[in-house]
Amino acid sequence: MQRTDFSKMACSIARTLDVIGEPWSPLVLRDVWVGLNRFEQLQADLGISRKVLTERLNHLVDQGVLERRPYDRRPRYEYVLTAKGTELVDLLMVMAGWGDKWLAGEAGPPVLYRHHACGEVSGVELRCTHCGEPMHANDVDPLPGPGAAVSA
Amino acid sequence: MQRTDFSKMACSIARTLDVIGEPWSPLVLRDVWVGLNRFEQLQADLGISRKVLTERLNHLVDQGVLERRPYDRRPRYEYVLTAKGTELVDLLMVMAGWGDKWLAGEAGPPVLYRHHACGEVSGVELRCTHCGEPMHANDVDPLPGPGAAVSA
DNA sequence: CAGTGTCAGTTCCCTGAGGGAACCCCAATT
DNA sequence: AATTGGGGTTCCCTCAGGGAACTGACACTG
Repeated sequence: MQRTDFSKMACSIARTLDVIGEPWSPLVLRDVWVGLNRFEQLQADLGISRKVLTERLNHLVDQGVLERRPYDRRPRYEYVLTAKGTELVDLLMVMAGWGDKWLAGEAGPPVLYRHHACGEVSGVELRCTHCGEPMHANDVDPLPGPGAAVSA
Repeated sequence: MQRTDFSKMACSIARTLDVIGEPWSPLVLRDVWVGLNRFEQLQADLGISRKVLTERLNHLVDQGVLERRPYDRRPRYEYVLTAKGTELVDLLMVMAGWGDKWLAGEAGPPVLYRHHACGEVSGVELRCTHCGEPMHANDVDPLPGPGAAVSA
């Protein structure tokens, strides 16, 4: 956990950060997503401290984002995405899209994504679940919801 | 910057984390988005250390995500989203959506978003920019792109 | 025009998380 | 019995975050 605990805030962004907001966590998730499922693989690929990797994996398992399961009769384990974790990958795809657009520079995107449905290399776009039109920062008004803190 | 510099990695997720991956940064962005533009407002709303808030704001300005501009003849400044920063809000909306679904619990979402186009309270969904079909974790294959590191 | 207030930071010290390297445990292999 | 290899622990050290006090620039007040 970071120095300040975000999980109690009445904000889904803060709460989500409490799950994957710690340093390295999104990169661990990315690696697991693309098939690096084991401790040694993750450590080697990321260059992360083994101590921190242990902490992150435990936290992600505790949060139900990853599942830890044995793959051998020896004490060997691999980490796989749960349904909850798989939906977090949406976040990674949006991050990748933003980074591709604003940070990739001359060299172009380091990774491309081929969409199964159409077979094309493409990216993601945000649309309203209700009407299907694009939905971005300036297309919405935030309103207090049922879980909002009732302040005095 | 975090202990480890992610900006050199050949990964748009890592590079994006280098911009907004530090603790508090996404919450600062959220606040600026909803209209808390000044230092004192941000500090009071988040309860963040003033020192860290200063660091985060400077970093976000350096990265071109926020713009710092005077709003008085006195030395008073406010922070507003640039185009680059406004597109980052997509990320926040996806985070909020995930948090609403998986972490909000009985109380329900703390914040709702009304979509201007249809007038409904709704959420975001990821779709392929090419074909318009849904695009999630298991709908894509990652491929090396032009900016990929050429490893031996 | 001294005194007060406000905003926007700075500076200080203290704690605790991250980095890095060495070490440990267990089971299978030789 | 010794070796290997995955999956962690343990250790120490440094540096980032928390918290509170302090500063500086300008405007307003009596």
